[in-house]
Amino acid sequence: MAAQNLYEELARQLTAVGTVKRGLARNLPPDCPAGPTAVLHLLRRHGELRMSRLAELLAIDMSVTSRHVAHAAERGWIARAPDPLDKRSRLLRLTPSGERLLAEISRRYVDTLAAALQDWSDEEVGQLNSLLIRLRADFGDCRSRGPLPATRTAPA
Amino acid sequence: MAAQNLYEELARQLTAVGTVKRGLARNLPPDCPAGPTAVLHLLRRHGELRMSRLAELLAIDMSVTSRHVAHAAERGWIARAPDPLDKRSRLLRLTPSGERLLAEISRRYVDTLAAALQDWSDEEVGQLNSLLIRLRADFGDCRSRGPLPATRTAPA
DNA sequence: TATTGTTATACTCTATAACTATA
DNA sequence: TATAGTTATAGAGTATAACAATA
Repeated sequence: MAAQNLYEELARQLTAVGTVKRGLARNLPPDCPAGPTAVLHLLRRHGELRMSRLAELLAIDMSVTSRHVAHAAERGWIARAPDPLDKRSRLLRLTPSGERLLAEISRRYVDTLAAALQDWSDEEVGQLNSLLIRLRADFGDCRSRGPLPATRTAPA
Repeated sequence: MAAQNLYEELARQLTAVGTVKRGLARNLPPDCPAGPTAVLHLLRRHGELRMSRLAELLAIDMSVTSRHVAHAAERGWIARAPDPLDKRSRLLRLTPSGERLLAEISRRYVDTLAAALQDWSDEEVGQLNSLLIRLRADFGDCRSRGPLPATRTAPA
């Protein structure tokens, strides 16, 4: 349990990360904004997925996920095959065209970050990754457990 | 200079931070969205500011800053005094009402983060803060120096 | 009746461009 | 002429609610 000013600073820094995200997004192909890009990224990492699982991994509402997927599918980057186990669902996967696009996007991401973070060691980048992963995990747990479970700070 | 997969992971994690930001924003007063909140936060930290300097600190366009400031000023959280040195500018500062609102918002931020990050030590939160600050600084430097300055990776 | 996914609507954040007032 | 700031417009991301098809 950290000091109050550390939390305030963290809240500020988290909102300020948007600057970096916008900087990265500026390098994306004009046809493929950040939302659909994240979809491609997760399909490469996890293989075939259903909408509901993809939305869960993105941590955004399925309605939003549906639009990102539609955007990518209209351009041939994603294929939607019928799910033999449930006719309501479709199984999403990257097409070769989608794989090529994602490779190009990854290359641009890496170039941009490599240029910006010249002075960072592997260990430092890995440390930031680990902390961000843990942040998301703990924050997600907190939300799924409900607001303010009052575990230690006795409310009265 | 870190390995490629570390950069790809960082890009993914940065886009995914939005989940946490949205979680924090859900606890804001309905009248005060995240944009104006950041304005209040920076005015408390830096004291009296001009629009241009505030936009610089927020790292967003002045037109956007202007709208956030107008939102806060309309509700009495910010006062805009004429700048004696330049009649085009106004000096922005928190009002007592704005200070009270920000104190309440900070309290909610801290409560939420304290609940989510129960297992984090002071040092770990501080480490994440430091890395995020450094990330923004290096990324901003990179952008202000122009794209791909080619300092070490000789292009040909 | 419950669940998967889509679509319609609305809100927030941001950038670009046009504009006003002052330097 | 250049700069500080405002406003209009447009684009991206998200959430909620209503809906269709299937379990």
